[in-house]
Amino acid sequence: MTPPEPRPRDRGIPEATVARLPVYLRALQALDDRGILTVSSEHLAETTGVNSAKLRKDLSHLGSYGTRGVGYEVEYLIYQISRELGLTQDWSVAIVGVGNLGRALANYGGFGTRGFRIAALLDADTAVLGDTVAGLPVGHIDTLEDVVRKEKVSIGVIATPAAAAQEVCDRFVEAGVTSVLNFAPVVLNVPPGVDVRKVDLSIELQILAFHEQRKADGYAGLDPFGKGPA
Amino acid sequence: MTPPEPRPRDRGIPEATVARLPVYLRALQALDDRGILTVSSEHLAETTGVNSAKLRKDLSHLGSYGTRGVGYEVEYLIYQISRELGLTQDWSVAIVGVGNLGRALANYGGFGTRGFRIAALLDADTAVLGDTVAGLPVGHIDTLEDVVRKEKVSIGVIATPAAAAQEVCDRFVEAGVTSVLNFAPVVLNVPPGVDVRKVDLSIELQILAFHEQRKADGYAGLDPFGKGPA
DNA sequence: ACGCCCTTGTGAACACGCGCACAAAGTGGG
DNA sequence: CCCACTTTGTGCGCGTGTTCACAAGGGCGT
Ligand SMILES: NC(=O)c1ccc[n+]([C@@H]2O[C@H](COP(=O)([O-])OP(=O)(O)OC[C@H]3O[C@@H](n4cnc5c(N)ncnc54)[C@H](O)[C@@H]3O)[C@@H](O)[C@H]2O)c1
Ligand SMILES: NC(=O)c1ccc[n+]([C@@H]2O[C@H](COP(=O)([O-])OP(=O)(O)OC[C@H]3O[C@@H](n4cnc5c(N)ncnc54)[C@H](O)[C@@H]3O)[C@@H](O)[C@H]2O)c1
Repeated sequence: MTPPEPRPRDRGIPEATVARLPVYLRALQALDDRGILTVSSEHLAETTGVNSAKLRKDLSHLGSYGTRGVGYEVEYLIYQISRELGLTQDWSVAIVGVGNLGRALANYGGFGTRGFRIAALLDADTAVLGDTVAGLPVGHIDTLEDVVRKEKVSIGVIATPAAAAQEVCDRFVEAGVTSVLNFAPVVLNVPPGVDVRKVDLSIELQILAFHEQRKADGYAGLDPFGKGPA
Repeated sequence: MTPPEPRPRDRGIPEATVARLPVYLRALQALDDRGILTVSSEHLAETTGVNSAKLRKDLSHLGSYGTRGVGYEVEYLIYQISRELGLTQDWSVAIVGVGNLGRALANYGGFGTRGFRIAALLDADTAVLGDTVAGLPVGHIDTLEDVVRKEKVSIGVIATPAAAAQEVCDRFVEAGVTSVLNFAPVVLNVPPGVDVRKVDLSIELQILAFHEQRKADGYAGLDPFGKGPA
């Protein structure tokens, strides 16, 4: 009936659950776009590739928003997950390093759709300064502190070469940024209270290679073309 | 009764360990470049941001390659990890979807350095067909099966819009590819035996947003040194 | 109003990974 | 040759996460 008041929920949401909420959210939005009003844990679990009991337990951490015998109300669940993830507010993001990857990120439309606003693009190379990428001018790295303060940047994205990443990270942290997304292949050192997540393509490929090798090792039967590594 | 252990050599390396081996490898190569011959678990652990006992346990899965009282021989460890990960052989990679991200990936130098060779770039858009990106011509998606066979592609990279990802994936699998790296924000459905790893920028940002919101939510003052996740 | 059937929410067992702490092993100095 | 010191390798307890299985809750048809 009347939507319950957003109460202070149990803050102890398991990390593993947090990592899955965005996946559920995406699936729910697809359902919503198709005009579907309710969904069962079984169905949602199937489309997101998780176990249905796990899904229910995940959702139970936000409180109980399902109806037995029916399922979950899609719109309401979208709202609850969004609120839990902090997507009901806008987050400013600054990208440092406007090379191959930085440009791709800047041009990526999916950013803004979910409350993430690219506040600034910064680089050290004078050759790219002043360029306009995705409608934003590329600023100088020395303005990082100003930008963070003025634009209230809360998430810093590092897309510089590895050698520069730690220094850029330090400047982010010094300027008050407490969340960093790092694409450079280095382990960043940060003080407690700062979250770093890394996206490392090279590691992903190496993990795939490991499993690929194992499949090939004495299990050639699964290999219709007998093609091993090149 | 007797567990399926046909192999004398224990191939049961924990997934969590596999995911860290590339990190160790990178640190070791940096040490090697500086001419350092041996390293202790303590030191290597510190530079890779893991617990030293965990590091030792990880390495113990490849056999015992350390010397008590001294540490590990850098070069030998590099070789052992490389071999375990399957990096002593070359792997052919095909990238489908040559847009913002696909171009960035193709232009990324770090690919080739570790035994990954970009064998082909494929796209469906006639506007980009024939373009040369990073020295490679962009081929038509319909040649996927031919390319996979001829180039012995074992890893498929999907950088198309979400709507096309499943279809591209199916074609990869049908052609015999058993390892897929997916950048599109969808859950891919694959038969058993096929490994899929996903890189999802949007999810990473949402996880950061969650923690950022929690930091802001009232607990800012209770925790002077921010014992939160780091 | 009643009972059937569907779906949720969760207790409990299990699997996995982490990190402490320590014995064993090896080094180097005296 | 012995002893003090360093560092590895690992047994073990702990915490987290996953899955099964099922009782309780709720809608809906009759
Ligand atoms: N391109 C990819 O697909 C890809 C894939 C995986 C990882 N990466 C990693 O992402 C990072 C960026 O890759 P890229 O291909 O875009 O490299 P790139 O060389 O094209 O771009 C790097 C940019 O960072 C700028 N830069 C350098 N030092 C800087 C500093 N101190 N402050 C600010 N800006 C600085 C450079 O001017 C350049 O514009 C690298 O660390 C790379 O290893 C890239
Ligand atoms: N650009 C980014 O930084 C970024 C970040 C996160 C996720 N992603 C995801 O990566 C994917 C690619 O992003 P992008 O920015 O490069 O998009 P893009 O639109 O620039 O490029 C997509 C390319 O795929 C091609 N394509 C479309 N359908 C195809 C098909 N059926 N077969 C083969 N090729 C096809 C298009 O012609 C285009 O060249 C998207 O799913 C996006 O959500 C991108």
